[in-house]
Amino acid sequence: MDTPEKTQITTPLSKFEDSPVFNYISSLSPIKPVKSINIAQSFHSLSFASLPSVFTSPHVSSHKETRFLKRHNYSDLSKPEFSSGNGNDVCKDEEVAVDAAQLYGNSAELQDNFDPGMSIGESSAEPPSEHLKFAVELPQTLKYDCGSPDSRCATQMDIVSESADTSLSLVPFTNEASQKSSLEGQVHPAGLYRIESEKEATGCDWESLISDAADLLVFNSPIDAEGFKELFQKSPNPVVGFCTSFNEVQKTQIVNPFGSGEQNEMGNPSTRPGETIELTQMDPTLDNFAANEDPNKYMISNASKAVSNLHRGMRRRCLDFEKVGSRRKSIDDGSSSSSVFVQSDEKIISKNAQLVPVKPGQDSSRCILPGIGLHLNALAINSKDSKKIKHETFFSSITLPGSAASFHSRTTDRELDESLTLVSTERDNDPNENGVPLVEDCNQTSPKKKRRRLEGEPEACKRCNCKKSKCLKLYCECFAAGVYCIEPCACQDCFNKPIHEDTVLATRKQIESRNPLAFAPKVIRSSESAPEIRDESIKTPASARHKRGCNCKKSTCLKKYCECYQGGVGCSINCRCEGCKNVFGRKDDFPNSGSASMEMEDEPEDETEASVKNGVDKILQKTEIQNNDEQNPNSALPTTPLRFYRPLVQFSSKGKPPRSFLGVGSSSGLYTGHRHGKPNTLRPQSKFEKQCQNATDDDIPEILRENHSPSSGIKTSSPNSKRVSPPQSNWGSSPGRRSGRKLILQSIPSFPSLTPHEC
DNA sequence: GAGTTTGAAACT
DNA sequence: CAGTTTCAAACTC
Repeated sequence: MDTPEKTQITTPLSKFEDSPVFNYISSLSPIKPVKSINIAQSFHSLSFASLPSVFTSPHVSSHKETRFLKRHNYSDLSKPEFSSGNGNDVCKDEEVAVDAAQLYGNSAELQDNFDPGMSIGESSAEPPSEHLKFAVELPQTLKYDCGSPDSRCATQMDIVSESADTSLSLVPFTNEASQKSSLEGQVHPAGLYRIESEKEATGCDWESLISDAADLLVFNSPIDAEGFKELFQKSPNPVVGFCTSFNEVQKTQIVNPFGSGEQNEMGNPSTRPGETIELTQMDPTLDNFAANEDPNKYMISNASKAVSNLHRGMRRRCLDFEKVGSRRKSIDDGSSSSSVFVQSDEKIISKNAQLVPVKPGQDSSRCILPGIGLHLNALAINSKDSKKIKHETFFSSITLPGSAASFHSRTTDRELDESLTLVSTERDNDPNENGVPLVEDCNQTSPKKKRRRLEGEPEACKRCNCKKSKCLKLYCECFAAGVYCIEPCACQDCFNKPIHEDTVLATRKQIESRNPLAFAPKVIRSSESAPEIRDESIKTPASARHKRGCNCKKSTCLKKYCECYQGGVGCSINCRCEGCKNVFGRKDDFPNSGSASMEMEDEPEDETEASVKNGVDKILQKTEIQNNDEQNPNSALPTTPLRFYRPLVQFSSKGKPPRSFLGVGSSSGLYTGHRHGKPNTLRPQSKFEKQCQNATDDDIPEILRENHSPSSGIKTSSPNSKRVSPPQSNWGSSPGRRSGRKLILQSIPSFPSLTPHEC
């Protein structure tokens, strides 16, 4: 119900019970919530447990979401009931009221208490679909419910996802609400971002509120909280007093802070109560609620006032509403899509298909769908810098009506927690790379921009121009990056979209079967590599190398045709390039690349390096960013379904990996193809290396491990086979090396994972 | 913006 | 595994 869907879902119920708020509520009510304990718990969990979850992305898990949605609906129903004034009836019966408050989920009681005429009662009793009705009937309440930062998005999302019918019904209301409330509602696209950002911002509030048992209610303003407290204090029996007061308030106005407080206590903090609370908070007249005869009007007026006066609460609402209403579909799609990827639930997929427009013609739609959960673009943006993301989202929201904004925002929320910190720091380094540009990039449709992106920007926002591959081959950058194609892509007959998730996944699997590392980052580098690069001025640390190496013949590894150069890394033994002049490091220079030296064609070199240095620095920076992205899959990369986020692996040891170290790694042939045939005379794996490997096997990602075969360890003088060797024996068996390479590998985002993923 | 170049990916 | 083809990005004009 409440926004904190994810958190709620994730957080154990026990936590709620343990929470001071819960205890407090329990103590307050003489009546023990025996009836629907389960429901009550669910609510509690939803309301409180999730505080942290607020930040979490809605995508958390489709299953959970679905469950949550159901619960959520109940809570919503209950909330509306309260707000709608049914609560009055409920309040009449104190016990009932209490139960109802506690047990929003218990529809039976609610029905009894509620006026039969009221749709609310029915809705409450009825399944989610009916809830929808309820929502329709109680648009206002819904709106306000959205008010809670967490609950808003989540509830809306949930509602929408649960039943299209309901969502449809809801939409108009939301729209109305938004319209009535203020222009801000219109802002939505941006609003989504804001919402999330606000969530974060509010998150603090929530946390503080939650933490403060005394302030059981989620009142943002201390005044409200105090008033609420007073209500409790008034009656010897806090519960009763609360109910009575609540009744009054409800009669006067649904917005009643108290109700919100109750809900909070009950465990539905964020949902309706939260909204109402915000309004009240926003509106100085809150105290006057009772005076208001027409609750609805009052609410509306308050809302408008709040909007004008207090943008925050309104904004959220508006945003939420807009999301719900105008964007409901998109949201659903997005949510579903995300869930789809995560769970790869067929049902969800079907939903997505329905929801998502097949053809990306619509910018917003496209972005939204893919973006929501899966796409790197979104992820990348998000991951880059939470702050930046926020700003961007906000900004984008303002400037960009596109759904993309909303989409991004969601992604950001989800991943912020996980990846933001790491990524943000790295990306911050490069101003150009920062999120703002990224956002723009995403919006950008022209190929030019795309190029720009490729040049400097991280891969997060890939744009392809595929015409024949249907974006289902590695030719497609988007597909190769594990992200869905988005609007900016100029691809034709694109199948790399959430709608075609099944196809995408199947294709991926197929490709992976051929080459397990196909979706692994091409450039592997250690976190520390960047500094090294700078130190050396040009050459990249040995630790950072292209996994397979390049095969350049004419570009001399000085153009982006060269993947090594493009990745900002030096060529390595793995490279079969001819006339390598890679400014980031020539194959010859590669440490421990005795074979390399043998192989290499030597080149003159210094001149190139010197000449290029200046330009290189920028490239290096960019590359660093990219590499970082790659390293931190969590942060930016993976969007497609298969991808899962690996925990970022960083070198425990700060020390740069020694070049020799690198050399070892490189030679090891992690990337080397299967070609075992040519043993590298120079570099057979030393026992030492093997030992190292064994020591670090644990750290190495499975994918890498797979590739890593003992045989592979030897880098052949022959050019690297492009095709990565299929997974071979496990690392354990094979000798491992503890080289930085290993670490690097870990950092590499695993691709194919079944877990969910990000535009 | 169109055409060329390039090298990876895919295919045989 | 090598050779060839396909493909799309990178590049040039």
